[in-house]
Amino acid sequence: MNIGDAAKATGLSAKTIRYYEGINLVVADRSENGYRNYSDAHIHKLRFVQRARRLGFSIDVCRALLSLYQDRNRASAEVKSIAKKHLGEIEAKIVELQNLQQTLSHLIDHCAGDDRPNCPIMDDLSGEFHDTSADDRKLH
Amino acid sequence: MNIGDAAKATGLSAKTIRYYEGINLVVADRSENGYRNYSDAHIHKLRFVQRARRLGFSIDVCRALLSLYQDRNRASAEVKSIAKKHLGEIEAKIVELQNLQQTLSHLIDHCAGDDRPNCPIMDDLSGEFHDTSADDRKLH
DNA sequence: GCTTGACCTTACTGTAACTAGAAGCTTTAT
DNA sequence: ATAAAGCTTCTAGTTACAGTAAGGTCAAGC
Repeated sequence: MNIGDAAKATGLSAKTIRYYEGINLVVADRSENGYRNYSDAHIHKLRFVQRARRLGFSIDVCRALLSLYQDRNRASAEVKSIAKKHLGEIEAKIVELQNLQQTLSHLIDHCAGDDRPNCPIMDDLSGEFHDTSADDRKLH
Repeated sequence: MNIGDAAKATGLSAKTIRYYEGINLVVADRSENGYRNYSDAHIHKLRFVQRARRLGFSIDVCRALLSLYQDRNRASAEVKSIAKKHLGEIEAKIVELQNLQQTLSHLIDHCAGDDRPNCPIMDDLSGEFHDTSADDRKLH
């Protein structure tokens, strides 16, 4: 199986597969003409990596998972621990983004969005706070 | 004001401030000895960028925001549109991460996490599905 | 005058995970 | 025979910096 077919079989691009070989993640055999040659076992590994990457695991973690995958004596506790750590990072990222979301949508809500220059978003960025968080109070 | 003081005044590192100058984002004056020299206006710009970056805007978008900031005739609609686009991207990322979170925590929940090799997380990555989504049904 | 230490300069490298492009083989199809 | 498709390696670009090296500048203390 040449790299093009491997790409089709795994959903990865040929470029990506070459890159994975470059970093010693999944190394193919070579045919006589120098072309990379992929066996079913290679394809299996590549698909494994593709799924792990889709779940957001870093390449380094994929490397560890791949080696656990090939370890008949692995403890599922080890896999679970890696996954849990990754889940924690994802959850932290979600919280971080949700904070940004709140701040941004608040600012957006209070921007007229017309042709005048006055803009609470700019005020916030420039450090002039107009305190829109209590804009329901009575002024004047 | 030298770069060290500018760093303290803005919360950015000197490295970052030099980088911003390198990409023509905020360019300082120079003293006779060749040191960068920051005025209040420079500090203000740097703080503007710092706040925008903290809100997750890319450097390129910061550049656009900075130029809008200095445009007395800007329309707040333009700022709002940039912010809205960014908010959309953040929200998309949140959804993506929440999907990962669901998948991962589901897999983690179904992994014994002991010293045996059997592991639904590995099964999922390798493409062997054991369908834990309906694991409350009676088997056997 | 000399040294020390803090601060500044430029320039180069490394990060993550690829993607794009160039120049040149090999294979396949016409 | 030739063109198209597919393969090879190599280099550079992406984002937003951080780390390090080698060296210039400045104020204080002896």
